[in-house]
Amino acid sequence: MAKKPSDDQEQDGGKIGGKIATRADDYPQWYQDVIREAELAEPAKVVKGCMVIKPHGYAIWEKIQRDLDARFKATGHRNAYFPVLIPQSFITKEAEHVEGFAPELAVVTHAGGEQLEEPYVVRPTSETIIGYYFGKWISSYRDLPLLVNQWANVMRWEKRTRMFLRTTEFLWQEGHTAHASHEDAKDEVERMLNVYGDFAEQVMAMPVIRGIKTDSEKFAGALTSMCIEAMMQDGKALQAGTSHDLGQNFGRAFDVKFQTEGGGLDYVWQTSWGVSTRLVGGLIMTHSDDAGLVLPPRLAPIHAVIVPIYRKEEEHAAVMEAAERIKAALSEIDISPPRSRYRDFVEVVIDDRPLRPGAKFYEWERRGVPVRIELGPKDLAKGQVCVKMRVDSAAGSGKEFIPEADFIAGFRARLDTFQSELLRLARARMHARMVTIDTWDEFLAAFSGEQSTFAWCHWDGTRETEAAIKEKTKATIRCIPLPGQGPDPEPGTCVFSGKPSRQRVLIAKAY
RNA sequence: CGAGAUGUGGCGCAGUCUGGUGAGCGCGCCGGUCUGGGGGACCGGAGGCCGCGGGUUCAAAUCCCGCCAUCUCGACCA
Repeated sequence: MAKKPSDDQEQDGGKIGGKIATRADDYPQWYQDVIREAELAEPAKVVKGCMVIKPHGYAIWEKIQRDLDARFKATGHRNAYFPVLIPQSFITKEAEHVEGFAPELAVVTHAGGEQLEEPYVVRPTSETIIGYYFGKWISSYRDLPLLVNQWANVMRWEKRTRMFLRTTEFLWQEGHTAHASHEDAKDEVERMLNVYGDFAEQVMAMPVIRGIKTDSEKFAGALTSMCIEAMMQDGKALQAGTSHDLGQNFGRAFDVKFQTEGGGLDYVWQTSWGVSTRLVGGLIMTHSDDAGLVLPPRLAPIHAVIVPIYRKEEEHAAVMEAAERIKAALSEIDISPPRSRYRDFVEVVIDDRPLRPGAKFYEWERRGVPVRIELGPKDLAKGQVCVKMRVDSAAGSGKEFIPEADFIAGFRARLDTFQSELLRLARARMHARMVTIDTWDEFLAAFSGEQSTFAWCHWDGTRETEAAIKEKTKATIRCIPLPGQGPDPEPGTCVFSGKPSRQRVLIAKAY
């Protein structure tokens, strides 16, 4: 209801495209703006709580998928696919599972113009139907371990949705495995957690804390859940991946028995683990800045954009010829990650649209292209290119002039440097904000209002204390850190109750 | 699901209180000329069932009722 229509426009003059709120002013708005302006996705207004993932956003997901899929294959898993509809009765077979998911199920009651005898639920996750099939496939210890993964969509009727972070329908992968012993299952849970952790850090350049969920935060139906937690720029935590030890819970519920080596009969030990399109949200909130999206090269659909600069038509022709030459040379460069099982090559776009160069600069920055090449007559004359990296300091300065041959020869190293620089910056941010807190007053101060941080605190281990902390501050115990992921275990007293504690846990507000 | 806000061209908004003048503005978009190393200027254009459905009225973007969606906050969650 601002009376001055020009107010907002003053701020960013005649900017092309929409505006992006600053992180300091309004972090949630900034997040929405980046998604819109980078053309990653938009809300599916015609379907409540769902989103349309646009090509640029989906391309990032495809890169995530490709790398993870290779990691799953490398650890012995194979892909399979199970139905999107699950008989309602399946969901109810595991007590905790049904309790956890019942409130958010979408149920199909009619099909083909008739009411169904038994309703189907749209899968919120597939433990139950996969458990059922595991029962049919497994009869002997020789059938174990059984290691499958599924790339799929799932649906959870969430009360409150946020683009990429929590939508009614989302894309993910869910690994499901069955083992002959609890030890084997536990190894699997930890193995896949490490796959996620390595992926987050090496590919997404997103540092994470690996840990174990408290009982009240664990997966519905699991014995224990492990997780990776990432810190967003506003100090809140994002659960970026989970890996669950399901024990024999689903084996019992679906009667998945096998003959042991010794001739006995036992229920299988199962695991499940997953990451989702939520990772894209994490990516945005880890690296992006007030100018828009920032992408690590390993996930960037486009690595470099060439903006031709010219005045006369002869110049245009010459510049375009050089641009094509550079594009061809760059496109040859293999930027596959070390030891990867897929090939990745540099993707280059030449932006020859009839716009002012400056307009193009802003646009490609918003989309998160790591490298910008400005190519004009002066550069051709000197055999050089003008390069600007998509770093946080951004706008105006930071242009390098490099001989063309050197630039091409050093391109892969340039991307690698950028990649590791993003990880370094994100790590620095996370560590700068991490605190150890020992008093309740300090704790309240750290989490007052919308504030959040990663706080290492002693906790007495009780559900009551956990609930009380959450009730009073909105902060939750994100995880009990694995060795090396937090402060070394030392006894202390609970930050809330003052009772004895064995080690510090990670507390933060969470997305 | 509770509270609040919002819904007008692709984006951002004004207009709504107090119903009636051709539904406007900035940016973007299309055509043209000059331009071109960080959001250029000028000229000429296109684009709207004013979220949806009812109602009141001679007349509704505007008033009333219902619904839907989005955003923020809360309870629940990847």
